[in-house]
Amino acid sequence: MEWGAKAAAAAEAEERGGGCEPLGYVKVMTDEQMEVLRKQISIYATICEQLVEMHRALTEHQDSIAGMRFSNLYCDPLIVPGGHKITARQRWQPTPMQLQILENIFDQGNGTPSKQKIKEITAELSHHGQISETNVYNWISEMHQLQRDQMGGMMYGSNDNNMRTSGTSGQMSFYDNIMSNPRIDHFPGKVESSRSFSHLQHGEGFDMFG
Amino acid sequence: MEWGAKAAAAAEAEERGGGCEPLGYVKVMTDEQMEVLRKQISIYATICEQLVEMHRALTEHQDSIAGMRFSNLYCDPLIVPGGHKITARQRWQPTPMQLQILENIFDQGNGTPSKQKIKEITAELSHHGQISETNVYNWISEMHQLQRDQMGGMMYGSNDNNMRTSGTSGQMSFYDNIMSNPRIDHFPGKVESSRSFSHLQHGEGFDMFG
DNA sequence: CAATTATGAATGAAGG
DNA sequence: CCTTCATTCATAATTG
Repeated sequence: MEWGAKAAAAAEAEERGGGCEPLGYVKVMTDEQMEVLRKQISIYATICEQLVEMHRALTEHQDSIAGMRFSNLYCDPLIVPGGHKITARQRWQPTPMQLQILENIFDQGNGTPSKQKIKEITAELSHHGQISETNVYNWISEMHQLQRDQMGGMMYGSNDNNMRTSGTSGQMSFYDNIMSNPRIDHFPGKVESSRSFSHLQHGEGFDMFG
Repeated sequence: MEWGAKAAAAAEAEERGGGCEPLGYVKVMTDEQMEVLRKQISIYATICEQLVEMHRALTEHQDSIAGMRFSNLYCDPLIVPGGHKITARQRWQPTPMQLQILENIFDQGNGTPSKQKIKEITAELSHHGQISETNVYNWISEMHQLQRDQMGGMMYGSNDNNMRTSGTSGQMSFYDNIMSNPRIDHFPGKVESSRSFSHLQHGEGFDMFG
């Protein structure tokens, strides 16, 4: 089940629930409270920025960062000096010719090719367009996966929950992950209000100003 | 589908459809908006915490830190408002701290640790989150494999496309990524961070502090 | 153009 | 160890 669905459902229920009565379910904040909130957030923002600066200063001389793994963040060094613009990562796309060949290879069975085999295939396909061994590997893997999934679907009828349908079901971006696992228990320093948020960990609502 | 979108949409719909009294004097937030806010604040809190931890680690052994692999954060079982448990993710995810420690160990060379060594490492890492000896073993094995794959000259087809290789190529500091990509700048007016809220960035929607 | 789908890529785990 | 599987992430492609 996804987050949004539940939220939406709740909202709907509330809406149907009746007229203006739902006012009881609405949180109200005064301007002062809003201001307090804003300041608190600003504090966090400032801390983040300062830490960034500190870290930058610390690591300035280290020009070799051996192996950053960013699964969720773009790490393309394609940031334009001036505007911090991020150009889209280019994804490989099989040309029709490559696709044809790949399908032929796949249809011959023989499971997943060995590394050496992949090298050969890649060399062959590179005559028909940009391609890398990784692409070949991924494509074939994916085909096998699809095949498996389809088999499963056939066995269980059209109840193919396991298909690669709605890919958004379990997705959590970088920050979604952080959000789902907020650990602010031992935050050092004195952000005057970390206490104010501590109860949020227990999912008991947002009674900040209560 | 990201939960944020639905939540916001639901909130909007509710506002329009509800037709309740204006309430012009105070700010009104729906539960959904409140939830968004709550989580966004948690984001900052968590980011701050992690930055602090990272900074601490950096200053402790300033010389031996090769970099920061920032993969997904470990995701605890979610408790959804209402009491249900979202099925816990069964796959282990290293926390940033764990990753850093693991990387330190790996960068020290020494090949694959003995079983006893792994036990120790696991014990150490368990202070930073859920982990098992198998996880440690797998991770280190995987790193060696990555290293081998890189040696084999696998990729370099077109600038990206790695098969199980971590990009040693793009030199970009950890914070450059955090700061430039998720765009947690301009905090003053709105709080926004990840893609999840991208729709909110285009005006309307959740103009919380407008 | 926002929401959805399709699919390339990444990666933890299992098997041999 | 190395290979393969299975799941998840991220983005392009598409659709409405």
